[in-house]
This record gives sequence, structure tokens and C-alpha cells, in this order.
Amino acid sequence: MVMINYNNLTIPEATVIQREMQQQVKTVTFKGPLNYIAGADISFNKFSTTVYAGIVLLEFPSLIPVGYSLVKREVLFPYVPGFLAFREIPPLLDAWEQLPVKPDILVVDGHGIAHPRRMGIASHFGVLANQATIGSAKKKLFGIYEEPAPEKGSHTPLTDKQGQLLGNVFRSKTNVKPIFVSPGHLADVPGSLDILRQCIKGYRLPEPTRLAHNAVNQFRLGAVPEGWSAL
DNA sequence: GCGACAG
DNA sequence: ATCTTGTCGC
Repeated sequence: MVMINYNNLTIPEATVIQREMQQQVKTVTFKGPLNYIAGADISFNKFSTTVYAGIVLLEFPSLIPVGYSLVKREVLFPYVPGFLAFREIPPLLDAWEQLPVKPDILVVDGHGIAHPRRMGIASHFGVLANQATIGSAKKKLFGIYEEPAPEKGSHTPLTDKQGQLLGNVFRSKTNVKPIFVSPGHLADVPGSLDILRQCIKGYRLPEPTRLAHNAVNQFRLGAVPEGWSAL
């Protein structure tokens, strides 16, 4: 079991961990099969240390949800831009461990290598769980890009100041703000975009992320119980 | 010093 | 992230 405690870490210490882990990230073309995909997300009440983490498993390419894993935990590490992983990964790993079936690809709500040290939450999770992951974020954290055309499907590259490709800014829905897609671990930039575009079902957010968000939210509101549940 | 800043 | 009603546009 991957048991970790990121609580009393300082930012300098967390930075050292990111630099070491970055050496383990593998940005390679994902080789199928892709029969199951999953989405991970966190929900919490403002000013509370209690977080509700969840992972929803769905069949691919039908995107039909088949079950979800929900966990309630206490987290002390605060939200600091660039260090989201130290706050959300511990509970997410607990939800991950109680998943009866692991997906071929996990979509994490946040960035992958589109990060100051190329170590966003999706990459961090991928290395720890030795799992192929893709980062899907709603806002930019790091990088430069041109606004993609307003039509659904358009996309522009997200790069660093030196031109290194980090991901794509993807218009998942016409006339709606784009999402930021980047490889987490065991996936590459073009492949991540290709997989994610097959996860769009009429909404701005990809199904794995959208359903995970709905699940943790209902869990936080007491509508569904903790643990694993098949659908 | 100033602006940016995932969830 | 969460809170929260109406309002504007496709």
C-alpha cells in the first residue's frame, strides 16, 4: 500500500520532492487497450479541513459509468498554487486503493506536465500509482498560448517560454471557455488530447471529470455513502 | 517591485 | 474550491 503523509511539509521541502519525482515522469505514447477510463476529483466546504475525494470508473468509449469510489479525509496541507498535489493526493490515493478495477487511463482534475517544474497533480499521481494519467484543468497555471478558435474541437499548443510543448488549450464546446489538457504520466501531448476529445459529451468538461465532480459533490452533501459502489 | 497564480 | 439569482446568448 502506498501510504504517505504530506501534512507538515514546508514548500521548500515539497519543491525538492517535485524535482526528484519529475525525473520519474514518462511522457510516452499511450499504448491501448483502452477499455476503462476514470475521473478523479475533490470537494470540500470552504474553510474546512475535511475533504471528499472520489474516482468514477467508466467504460470506454461508451463513457457509461460503472461505479465510484468515495472517501472522506482530513487534510492540513493548504492549497498553494503549484503544490496542489500535496493537498489532494493523499485522499485520492485512498479512493484509488479501494477501486476494485483500475482504469487504463485516469483523468485528474488539474494539470500534468503543464507546471512550473513539470510536476502537476496528474503527473504526481501517475508516478506514485504507476498509472497512466492525463491532466484536465479549467484554468492555466503555467505556460504560454494563443486563444483557440471559438468552434468546438479547435485547439492551440501550450508551451513554456522556450517553446517546449506542454499540452493543449482545447475548445471542448463552441463559444465556451477552453480547458487545458496535458500529459500526466505514461502518456504524451497528442495522445492526451486525442483521448480527452473522445470524452466530450456535450458539456465543457470531459465525462470522467464531470461525473467525478458530481459524485464527490453529492457525497459531501450526504446524498451518497462512502466506499465503493457499482452502478 | 509587479503581475500570475490548478483546486 | 464553494456560495448564489438573475440574466444574457445560442
